[in-house]
Amino acid sequence: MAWRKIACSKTELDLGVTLICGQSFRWKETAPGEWTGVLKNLVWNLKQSDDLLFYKTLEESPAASSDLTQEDILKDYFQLHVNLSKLYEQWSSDDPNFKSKASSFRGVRILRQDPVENLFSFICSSNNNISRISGMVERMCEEFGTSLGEYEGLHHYSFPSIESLAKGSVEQKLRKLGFGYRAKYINQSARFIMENHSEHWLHNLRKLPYNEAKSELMKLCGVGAKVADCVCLMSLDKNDVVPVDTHVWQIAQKYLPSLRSSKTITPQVYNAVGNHFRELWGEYAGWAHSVSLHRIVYNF
DNA sequence: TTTGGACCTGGCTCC
DNA sequence: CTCTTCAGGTCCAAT
Repeated sequence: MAWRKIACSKTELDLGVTLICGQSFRWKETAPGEWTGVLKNLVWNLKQSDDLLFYKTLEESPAASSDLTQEDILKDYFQLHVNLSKLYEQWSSDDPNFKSKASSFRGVRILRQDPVENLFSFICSSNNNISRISGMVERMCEEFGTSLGEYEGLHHYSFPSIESLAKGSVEQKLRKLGFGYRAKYINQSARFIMENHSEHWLHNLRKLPYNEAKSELMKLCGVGAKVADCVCLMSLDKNDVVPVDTHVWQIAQKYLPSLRSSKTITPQVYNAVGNHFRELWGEYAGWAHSVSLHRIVYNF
């Protein structure tokens, strides 16, 4: 199948960084400058030039998303309606630190992910590293997802349904797949959602205000403030949320001397740090956070 | 309300 | 090659 294209400048979207920086764990660079992954139950191939985003899929017509064209799916996933250059200008003008240290890393966007994939992937992220998380998520899809076919020698699977993760045998299977103590969190959270809500409940959290959505998420086992915030930001449309991880915490201490007395991230401290950056960066604070964090984690 | 430990695993550094 | 430490946290028990 031939490549199709969408107009999109590299300053608005840096594919490589955006796909690999630890938001989604399912994209792989299968050739130089070319990424393969699963989105809306389709296998996608993506690449870009300075002003075009190229895409093709394994299947022509998506059964599970027939109401959307493939172009619509990508525009939604990358949130291309958001003018990133304009936001960089705003963050640079409001925050000298962003301007001097982060503003040159162009095209880092927040993906609009599926809440189910987002939640269960990030339950895996606690006290863990990106490389291992990626392997775990891949094995989870292989074990509990459905096959989407083979593409250039690689098999691809859908992200498992909540129902399939709620079954009795899941914890033990995940343990064998190397999930450690997170195996229980995944199974218990899935079971809690199926027993108290429904498969679609997570999607509906998009309609709730931030605080309510977060508080609902934190009722799940293995979901604390940080994971809940990641889900709010990356799949529930709460663009101003800044998840406070160890990196953000380190940075925050430099600029908020009043917080230095705390040895650990207490709920109060967590909120103070999150609020600080939310006020500093504004409506899309979570996006600015991802730009800054990328720079920190990869030590550029 | 706050604090310190334990928790699975595998990649990493340093012997 | 073995050992220690640690990685984008969370839960639990004891203050």
